[in-house]
Amino acid sequence: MADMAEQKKLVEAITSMEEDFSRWYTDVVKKADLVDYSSVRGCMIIRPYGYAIWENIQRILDGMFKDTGHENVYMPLLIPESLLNKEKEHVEGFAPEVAWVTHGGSEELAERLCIRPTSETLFCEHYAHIINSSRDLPKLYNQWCSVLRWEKTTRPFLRTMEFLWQEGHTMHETAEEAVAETEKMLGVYARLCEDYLAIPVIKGRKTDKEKFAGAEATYTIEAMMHDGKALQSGTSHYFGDGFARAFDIQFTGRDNKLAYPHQTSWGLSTRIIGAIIMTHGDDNGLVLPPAVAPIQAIVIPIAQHKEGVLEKARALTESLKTVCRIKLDESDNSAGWKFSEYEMKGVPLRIELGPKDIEQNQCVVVRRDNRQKYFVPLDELAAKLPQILEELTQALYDKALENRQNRTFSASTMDELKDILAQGDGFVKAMWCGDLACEMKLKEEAGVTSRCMPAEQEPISDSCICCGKPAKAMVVWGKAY
RNA sequence: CGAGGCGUAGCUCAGUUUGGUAGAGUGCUUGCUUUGGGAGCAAGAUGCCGCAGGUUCAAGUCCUGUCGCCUCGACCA
Repeated sequence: MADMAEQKKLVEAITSMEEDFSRWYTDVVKKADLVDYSSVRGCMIIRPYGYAIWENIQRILDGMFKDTGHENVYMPLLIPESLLNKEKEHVEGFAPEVAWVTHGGSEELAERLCIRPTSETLFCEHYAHIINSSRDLPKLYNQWCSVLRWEKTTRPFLRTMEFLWQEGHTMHETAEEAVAETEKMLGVYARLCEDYLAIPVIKGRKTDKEKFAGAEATYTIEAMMHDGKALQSGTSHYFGDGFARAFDIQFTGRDNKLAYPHQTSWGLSTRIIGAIIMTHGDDNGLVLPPAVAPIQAIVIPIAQHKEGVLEKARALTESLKTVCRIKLDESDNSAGWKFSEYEMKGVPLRIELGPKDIEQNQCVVVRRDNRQKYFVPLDELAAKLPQILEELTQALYDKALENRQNRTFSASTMDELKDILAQGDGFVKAMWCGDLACEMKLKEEAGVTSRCMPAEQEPISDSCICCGKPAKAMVVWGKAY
């Protein structure tokens, strides 16, 4: 049982969420050894513990990509200016934040090269070479890489200039097929978030104002963070044949006529780690969903200098290696120090093994999320650990969902919407006519942007919350990271 | 890019108002005692005071410039 004195000590290391959510976030990111700042503004060093989380996400997601028939490729880092310029809306959207390579050694380049902010143009150039017939379709490519965007304000994971992600780029014979792919991959992202990361998401479509530069439609999964703000956690775009026309990608169809293929792209970045932190974390630090936790259980020997304790702990750890990702901390830090350390790092389970336990042939398992203690006989541990991990994942999901539900409201007038937001950040469902002007007005007057038009529409009224004209869709509004 | 704040030991910061020997806590190293919620004692090592100019007998401190970081806006995955 945790008493007040212990709680207090931990609060000294990490600013409480209540007091300052931004500082809490920065503290957690640093205390949990996820990142370090680098000498380049806006670029972060992802440390082993943080990178291990990304590797776990990669492994899960890459498996899902393979299961849905995708292949990995690698495209160049540099894009010639002329190539980037081929699709007008795309270049206009990205131009303000691209970095340029102008020199090779001491010589100025005849044509400057941009460092990829995203790789649509490179994939298109390649597809133009390799797609000739309907037999060449679909092309289902993905790449894991980093991209660079010259951001003005940055925060670890949430917005850095360089960030790691995957970008899928696919080409299809028909529009229907491409739309289905767009939705399928959004579903893959939603499954990653909900089943593995324990983050409930809302699937929906972006308004024209919020959609990707050059896309016909952008789909998104939106998650609510602990403080009520939204985080766009993955996007999937349907391009129609716009890029295909701009890049002259044509194929001979089954009817022996030339046609333009239909395209999609979809991406998920290290930002998702920010979502994990801000969805599950608490005042004692990080709380990791077991599926991506680098260490799922940490064994802490108690009074490890005593005869036999360390040996027993080593044997126990070794015997559970095939059950979960488990580690023994036999450093000479005090047991209390270790408790705090692994709590800050969000390790889902702690296994305490001391002289008293050894006498009774048992150990104490403590859950990170609620500190619940289980006294488990050693020979039942292998069966019990996966079960507790599963319960913990479910509890994380339920808690996150509860937070979202508690902070989600409906409004049918602007005053109502403003009153709700005055109480604190959250999602507000409201009807919208489809006009940009109304969207802008909500931003201006209430400080919220449209997060998405959920796939599951629940009409609140039939008129726009802003102008009163007939409504086209229910929109989830909120403040975003 | 606008407004504000901050750059001093690995980290967090005091010292700057009023110029005069470079400081604390924590961490690190060594030893002993401890160990079921961030242990105690002792000894030790650690500094281009962000960088560049200037004023001065003397600059961490004053002046000018510059770079970087943080927070809040605007912009964005």
